[in-house]
Amino acid sequence: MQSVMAKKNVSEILRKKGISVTTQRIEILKYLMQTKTHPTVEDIYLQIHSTFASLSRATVYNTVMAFKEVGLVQEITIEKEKARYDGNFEAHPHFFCRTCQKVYDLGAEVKLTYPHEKYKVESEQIYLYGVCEYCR
Amino acid sequence: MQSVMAKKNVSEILRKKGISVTTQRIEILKYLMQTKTHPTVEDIYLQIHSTFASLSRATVYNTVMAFKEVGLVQEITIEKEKARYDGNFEAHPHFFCRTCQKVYDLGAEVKLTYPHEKYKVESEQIYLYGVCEYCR
DNA sequence: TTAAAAAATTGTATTGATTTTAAATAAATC
DNA sequence: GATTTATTTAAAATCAATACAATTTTTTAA
Repeated sequence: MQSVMAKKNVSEILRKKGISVTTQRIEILKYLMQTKTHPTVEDIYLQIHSTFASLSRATVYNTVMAFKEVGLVQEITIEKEKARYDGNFEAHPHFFCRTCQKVYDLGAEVKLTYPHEKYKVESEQIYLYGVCEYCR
Repeated sequence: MQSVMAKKNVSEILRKKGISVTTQRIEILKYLMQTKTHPTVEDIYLQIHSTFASLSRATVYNTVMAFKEVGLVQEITIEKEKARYDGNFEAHPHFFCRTCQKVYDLGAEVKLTYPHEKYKVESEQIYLYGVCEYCR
């Protein structure tokens, strides 16, 4: 059992989503699926660029945009400075620690109910702000 | 009974919050308290600049930041492109229409519950995305 | 396969929101 | 009212994000 997803499986995911399969996309998706740090574009770029020197930032921007459009990642705008990307596309709340600036996943214990007819809701984002357990 | 808040009342609010009272701050707070459009810094600047020509964008940035720190406005990061500001500081959900790009207030029909001990939650933002009743 | 067509990648230039700076002005304090 | 402190201003700088055009890679279809 291996913790990182095989290249073949990741390619298959891209193919099923109907977008072209490229080395860059495979590397970025592998990274996003395996990390829980909610990386920014710069984080993704620095990480993958370290072993894949030809990667450009523009590609990371294009790629996360493409992934977002086909539902492979969700964009987290919990901070106004820069967007973060979460490889877990299932709706779940996030917590931002104002001390360490980290973003944590929260689970099903946070519940949102909205019996709404006026608006057609397609997606949701729940952001909580405060201090995490390690920074208290 | 007047719909716009008197200068005197607005000054009093600033004084109570412990921040200096300036004409710029009075005008910006009056505008934020009376509008429901969730304006960006540019929106605020254009609106107030039209009758108060010396106002600069930097002041609007400084002011919304100061207001945020003392709890007079909340910052809405429902879009990654730019922050919006809401003069209603009470926690309430927002809806973003991907067609008209407007931000709507939602009320108590959206409920969030989080029995959390690990994190000290100080504030929350709930963002829903989709299509509003007028754009359907 | 292979060649043509379509799409993605790259580095650079550009945009646009926000921050910084330093001088001028206004507000708060004594 | 004079002095101290904070705010405002316009300009310059920063930084995330987008646009662009040339090149390379992937996909398509024979």
